[in-house]
Amino acid sequence: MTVQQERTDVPLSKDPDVPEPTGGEPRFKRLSAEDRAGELVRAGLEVLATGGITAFTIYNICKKAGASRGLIGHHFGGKDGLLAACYAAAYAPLLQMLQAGSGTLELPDMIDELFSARHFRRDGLNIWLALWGEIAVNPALQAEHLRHYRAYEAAVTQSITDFARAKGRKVDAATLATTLIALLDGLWLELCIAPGLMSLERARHAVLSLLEPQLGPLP
Amino acid sequence: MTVQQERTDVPLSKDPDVPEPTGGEPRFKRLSAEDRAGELVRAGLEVLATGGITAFTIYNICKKAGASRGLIGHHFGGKDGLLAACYAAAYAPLLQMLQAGSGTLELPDMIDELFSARHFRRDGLNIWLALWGEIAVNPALQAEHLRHYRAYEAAVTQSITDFARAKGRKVDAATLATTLIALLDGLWLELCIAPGLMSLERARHAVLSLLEPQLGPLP
DNA sequence: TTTCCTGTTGAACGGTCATACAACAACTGC
DNA sequence: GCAGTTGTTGTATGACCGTTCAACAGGAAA
Repeated sequence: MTVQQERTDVPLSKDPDVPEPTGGEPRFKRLSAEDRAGELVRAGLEVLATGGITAFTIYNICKKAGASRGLIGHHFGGKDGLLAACYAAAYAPLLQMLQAGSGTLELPDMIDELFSARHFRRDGLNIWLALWGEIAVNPALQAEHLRHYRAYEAAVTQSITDFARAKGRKVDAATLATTLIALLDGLWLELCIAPGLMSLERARHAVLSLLEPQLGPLP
Repeated sequence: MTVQQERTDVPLSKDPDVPEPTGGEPRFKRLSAEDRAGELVRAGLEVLATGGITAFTIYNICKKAGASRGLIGHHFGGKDGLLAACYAAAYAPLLQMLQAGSGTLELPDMIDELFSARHFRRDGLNIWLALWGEIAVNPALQAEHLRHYRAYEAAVTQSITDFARAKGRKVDAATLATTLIALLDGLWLELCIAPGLMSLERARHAVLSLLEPQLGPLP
């Protein structure tokens, strides 16, 4: 498999005749531990979106973050630590959106938000594809996933429950939530691996065709 | 899970004092090109199911296949060639099932088959997770995927069209097929990354809750 | 048996991988 | 300014990676 890798690798001048290249230019920017960790996570997610899990290497990530290769070990203890942090960072926007404000998100608003251009984007969703493949075979990551997944499912179930009650409908909200989540995942998948055949509008229509027979028209 | 193939691994004696270890024991089994290729694909799929795409290495696959590391290059031109072959091999049973017999599969039979223990199994589905992550970022594999996906979608659409006509229902079969496929993928995904929360029965129920409002009761 | 075709081997090679770590330097508080 | 803290660097290391290829050997045909 050909993974071409432009090694830039500007070699530090080892020649004692030229100890310092130029004047006072600082050689690197010093960040707080928090900021640097954030930068590395951001770079890690970018790498996952671009090249999948096989491109998730210390070399690629540090190059993208413009940092030295030792930093991942220093801030996350190793590659696995960074991957876990990237996973949490990928889940955060979804959970944050679902628990927006103080209480539960209204179901129609939730649908709108899920199919906003902010969430339904290929580059962002590629990250999930890369992570799913790893979760399936990595028990530690799977355990971490389950924690987040339960929160996700609970929030969706709550939105469905509230909506059904307001409309006077009786549904099995938990089952419907599971089904909705599965459908969403499948639609995201199609957008990523068969782009051109899936679109935001088609996906939204698919979701409504699942929900409306059980919940009535969604505004 | 298939029984691991114990490598006999009789190390070649490098000592010139002992040129031949024993009698006529052949050092390796000679297979036809076709058979050997099949063995390598089988081993490749097993590796994907067990360790995901990151475990899909020449070393792992040849060890699992009980073959020498040079064989993948010889039979497939390289790792990419084997991956493409594994992808085709993973899709084959699905397409074969959908085109069983001469014509189209009846929709209820298709559902039954999809949720048979033969297809709805975690180890087999892990292979898809590993492949999806790669398809999303590998244009060559994505093109190959689109060819198979169209055949898959066409077969499902045909089954839905036939069923709807027989029941005198009017549906957008193509859209429903896309939605059904997405839901199936999502259900498979949940089985792989959140096992214990998903089961064959729950998945089957989810699919029926999508189809029956539009197609009437499925026997 | 001998010949020959071809599937098979495994060492060699150049490269990338994750990690450890000692030296270094940017900033902070003094 | 000056020291101390601590984030940062890059080399070293050993393991693993994919690919190549010359030599080898199984097995069928002559």
